[in-house]
Amino acid sequence: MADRRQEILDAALALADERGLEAVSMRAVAERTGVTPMALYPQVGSKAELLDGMLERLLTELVPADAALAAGADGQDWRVRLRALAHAFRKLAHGHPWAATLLFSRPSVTPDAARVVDLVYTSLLEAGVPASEVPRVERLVSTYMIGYVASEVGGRFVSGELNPRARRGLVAAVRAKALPGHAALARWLEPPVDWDAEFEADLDDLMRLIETAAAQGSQT
Amino acid sequence: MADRRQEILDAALALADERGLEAVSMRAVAERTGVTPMALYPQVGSKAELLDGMLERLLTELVPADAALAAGADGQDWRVRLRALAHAFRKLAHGHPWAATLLFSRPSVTPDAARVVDLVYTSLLEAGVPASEVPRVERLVSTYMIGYVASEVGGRFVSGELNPRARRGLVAAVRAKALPGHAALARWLEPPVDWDAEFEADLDDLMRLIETAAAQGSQT
DNA sequence: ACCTGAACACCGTTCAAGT
DNA sequence: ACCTGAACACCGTTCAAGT
Repeated sequence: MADRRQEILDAALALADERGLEAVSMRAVAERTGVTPMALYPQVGSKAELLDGMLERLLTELVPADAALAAGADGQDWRVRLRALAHAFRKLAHGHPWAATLLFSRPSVTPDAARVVDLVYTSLLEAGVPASEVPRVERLVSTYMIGYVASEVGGRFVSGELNPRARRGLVAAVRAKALPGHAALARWLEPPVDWDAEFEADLDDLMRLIETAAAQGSQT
Repeated sequence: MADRRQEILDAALALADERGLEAVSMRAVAERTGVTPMALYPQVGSKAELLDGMLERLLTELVPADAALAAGADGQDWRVRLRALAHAFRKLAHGHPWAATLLFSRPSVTPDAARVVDLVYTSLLEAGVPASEVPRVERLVSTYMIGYVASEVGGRFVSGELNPRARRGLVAAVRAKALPGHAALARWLEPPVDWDAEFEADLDDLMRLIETAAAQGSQT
């Protein structure tokens, strides 16, 4: 019966997944839990803490996946572990689009978040990144990763179809030579972007960034 | 008098800067403009479009700064232009903390946003990044940059003071060897982080990433 | 201890009515 | 064309009251 709180979080998660974050109101969560809105407060404190709880709960889904990775880590290269974690995180975010932007407002300091961060730490250490640089590089990599999926699910990355007004504006600006970069790249700015391939290519670049950080460190 | 819309956006901007994004309600904006809430609708369409308008307007503040940079670009290295843009953007975001997360939900396709993107395009081309790779690398860099400032103003990056419960949990996990990475890095995880210096170091890494992307391209 | 009902001070938006 | 007033269907949260 101490799991009243879990029931509430389950209801909130389900609501967010089904109808988006803005459908998660105290009133709606309460109704789904079969209780009065006010009955939520002793359990979750406030709406802000409810959102924290949802995030915390979601991150537990990410941990089993990479716990397995860590277990098989004896022979595993740090590269494959980091890539697997990146893909697991992106997949999780696609399944719960409400979570991505929320991640920018909370330090990753819950037990499960720390476990994920720890996995990145050990990978970076294995890669040879100097210990003094590891926390920064971890933040760099995870900032990129959260930002990428936030862009995908949030609407910053849209494949192709701009609204006609925006498209005409861009075309006009290019014609007027106000945008020389766009003009030079016209051939490569054709709409459909393969976001899976882009994520992969970005990971390649980040792996190289990590290797360079490792080399910089050992040379001093 | 066609500037009714601008008056409304001014009021919304001022409200967001002074009391945060959640203080920007149609009712509050209307009151500040000296008009009925319903009078806003013909001008801005809806609340979502009001937020779009605010963002669009904010980006015009970024453009003059780098227009100057582009003008002095004859002798300027792409590195100094990119760094200056990064700093201008970070400073702008610190002055308007409500804007950062909003950026993840809109394609950068307004005239002023395109001008900023164009500056990055020309810098990357000058750096020697293959044209086919430039749009992707631009998105990688700007995703990192928006993510960094969103983390700063949103609360993901907090210097030091965790709440006691969280801190105890972390310490316990480290003791229990559940977090080997944290344990190995203990010395480097002491609280006060210099976020200015971290941003600088990240920019160094990204410059190297760009140089590597340029070298990869020319070698094939 | 845990829950309820009513209330307070808000939201965004529709719609008919005024000028 | 532009604005208003009233209304609808919501919010998060406080507080006194019930068991």
